[in-house]
Amino acid sequence: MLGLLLEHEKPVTRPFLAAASGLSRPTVFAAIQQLEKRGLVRAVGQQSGAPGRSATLYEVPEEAGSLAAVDIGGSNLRVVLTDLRGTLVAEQHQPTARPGGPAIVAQATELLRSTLLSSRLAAIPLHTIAVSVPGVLSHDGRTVSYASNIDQFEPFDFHTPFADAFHVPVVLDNNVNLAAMGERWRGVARELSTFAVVAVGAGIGAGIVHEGRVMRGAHGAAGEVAFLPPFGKRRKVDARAHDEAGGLSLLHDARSRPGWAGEPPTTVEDLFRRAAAGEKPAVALVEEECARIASVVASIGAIIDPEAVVLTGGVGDNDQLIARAAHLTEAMIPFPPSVIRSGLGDRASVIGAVYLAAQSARLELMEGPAG
Amino acid sequence: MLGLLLEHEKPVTRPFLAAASGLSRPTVFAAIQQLEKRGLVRAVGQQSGAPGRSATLYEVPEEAGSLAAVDIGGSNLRVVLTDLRGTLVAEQHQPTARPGGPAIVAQATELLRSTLLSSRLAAIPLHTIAVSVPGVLSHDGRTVSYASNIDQFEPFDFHTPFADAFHVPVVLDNNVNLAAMGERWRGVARELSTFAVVAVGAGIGAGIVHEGRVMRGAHGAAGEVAFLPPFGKRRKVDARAHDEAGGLSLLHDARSRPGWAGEPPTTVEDLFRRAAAGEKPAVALVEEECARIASVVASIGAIIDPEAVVLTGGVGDNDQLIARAAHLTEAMIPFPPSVIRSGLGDRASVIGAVYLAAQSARLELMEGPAG
DNA sequence: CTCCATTTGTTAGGCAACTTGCTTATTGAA
DNA sequence: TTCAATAAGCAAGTTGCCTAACAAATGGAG
Repeated sequence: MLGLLLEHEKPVTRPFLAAASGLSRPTVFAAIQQLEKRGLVRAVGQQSGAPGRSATLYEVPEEAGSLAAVDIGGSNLRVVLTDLRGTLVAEQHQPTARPGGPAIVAQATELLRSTLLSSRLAAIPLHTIAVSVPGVLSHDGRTVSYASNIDQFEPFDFHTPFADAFHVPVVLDNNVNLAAMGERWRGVARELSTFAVVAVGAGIGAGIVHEGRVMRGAHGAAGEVAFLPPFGKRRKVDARAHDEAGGLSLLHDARSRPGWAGEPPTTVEDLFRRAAAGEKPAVALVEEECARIASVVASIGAIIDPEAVVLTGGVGDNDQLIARAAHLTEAMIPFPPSVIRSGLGDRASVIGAVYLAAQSARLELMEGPAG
Repeated sequence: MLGLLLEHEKPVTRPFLAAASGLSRPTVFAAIQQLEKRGLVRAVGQQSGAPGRSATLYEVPEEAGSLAAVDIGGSNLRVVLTDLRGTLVAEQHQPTARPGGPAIVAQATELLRSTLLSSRLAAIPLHTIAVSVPGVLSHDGRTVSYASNIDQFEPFDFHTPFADAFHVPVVLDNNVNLAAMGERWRGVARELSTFAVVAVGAGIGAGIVHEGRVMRGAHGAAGEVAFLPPFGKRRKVDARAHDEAGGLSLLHDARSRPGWAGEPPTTVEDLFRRAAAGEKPAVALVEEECARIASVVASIGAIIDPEAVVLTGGVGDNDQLIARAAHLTEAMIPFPPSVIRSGLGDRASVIGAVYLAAQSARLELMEGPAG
């Protein structure tokens, strides 16, 4: 019942909920009464137009509680505040000031606090915080290892600082996994149950969803496509890196090559522009990158056979590259997935974190009467 | 309730069932009464030893119904008959006489009929038939395509012949997927929730299980590891082939190489024996095959990160090869799965089919009262 | 403006599935 | 032989849902 109410943007009527849930009207009416008593639901008007008595409209009001999502990326911190339904109320982002787990977490809690205070949600109880972290989560869901793109090389507890600062439930998950959940919730993977998000930036990493469930793997290393055989040893990789400025190693490669007309490119956009203009080293570099990406996509295709692969990240979020990589993939396997561009771009991970927070909050709220 | 009874080899008491199901004793007692009325459960004695009144033991009797599993392999047909619990009652196998779908299915129904008649289950109602088929299943679960290792190149309906001959529910699934389910149920993957079975025979194919669910993919092509980039175009592959005599292309490769001391090897065993003895072409060929397998295992590892990879098939079911492939895999990815040998060998697919039949029958039986 | 088909809102009663709590029947061991 | 322990069976009570019936409101037809 509560679940159905949370899923709908617009207010809904009780008869509608009865039809949608398969329960009888008396049952639904009783449930709504309970929820109203708990402050989780409120009548917000009448539905009119159709013949017959007009039905009362209900929704989960903003005052019922708020959710926070934090994305700790390699170069940007993002904070999103929403109501319990996941409807955006406030959003802020800023560059990460200093690297290293402790400093970044302090910066993140500070940004979250200030965003919260300056929003209209300040007086409303914060229900859950979801944090998108760059690295492999330990089994207890609190400690993060291999967070190399924030220069945090020791395992570090990202959970406690948030829990201590806000005294609410805190849930963590990996950057790329959350990007996948985000694309599934509000992005281009809305209709898909099995797909992969491949983030190409400083390194390359994939978040894979199988029948609606994120694949994690025995060591939390599912989707570590940087280690796929053909290219596994070729370059120093930052596993799962999802650097938003992105493309660092690609630009590094660029600098070490001869034949540029003038300066080597300093941004990914510049590189692609010069490739489109036919500048030889740019064309070669882009073609190599496309081949590498196509090889990863083909490998995922041969093993998972997903409905689609979503490309994103500083390098991956480029139409030219996506089209070329898709074309190369089609030549490699007989049942290629469709290769599509991210619908959420840089914000996929925070949006995924909002979804995670909403799910987590929902589970707790459903414990109570008339869940 | 019925589920719990079917899962236990030995008879169990009602208080035990109450504890295991979390229900109260009166509820369990009533359910057992219902099931006894339907003939699905029978009292078979008393439990004694402990202080206190002795409890009545119950089990699902053989007369409650039987299950049939058929494995249509490239070189062997296998039939297994069991009771509703999946306990083996009769097993037969014979070489496939003529290739091609129609002939093989006729041979299979005939073998099933004769096995059934000569077993003590002849008078007991057959409940479900599960068929393991070599190829990709269509979406309706009845028609099989790409069954190249039984020389069936057109899509062919494997469902109707069995349904018409026995007038009971028929369920189909792919060879390798069922091998994975078999290993999970009664083989080496009993404790695992995410793992892969890699069958190396005429071709190479994988059955992948993620959190207990078989991965199928958007085109039913999940696990088609023959198409993985480094080797995808190297050899003519029979997708998903799980040839029990196995290793055809490996032996073909052998024949086309120079330097053999005498005749080239004609069996996989011979090849491995001669490699162990240090014969140059054999050593080189085995090493190449191990590298190819390691590359597949590493790719699966990098994408899925399974707890283990089970090797099987005519070529894969060899300790020497498994050890070498495992070693090579460890050098390729930093979080290698354990590589283990099949626990069921050739019989994995039939055993998996028994499991499928048991699951399917269980679902139907649970529809009735006191499921 | 009135009536009416239609749909919402509410109340009453009932049923299925499961409980708890109690009594009775056995059983092994002191 | 008696007793603690456990199983078996019975009698309410609880929960979560349902159907059935009716009262209240509404837009449109006449």
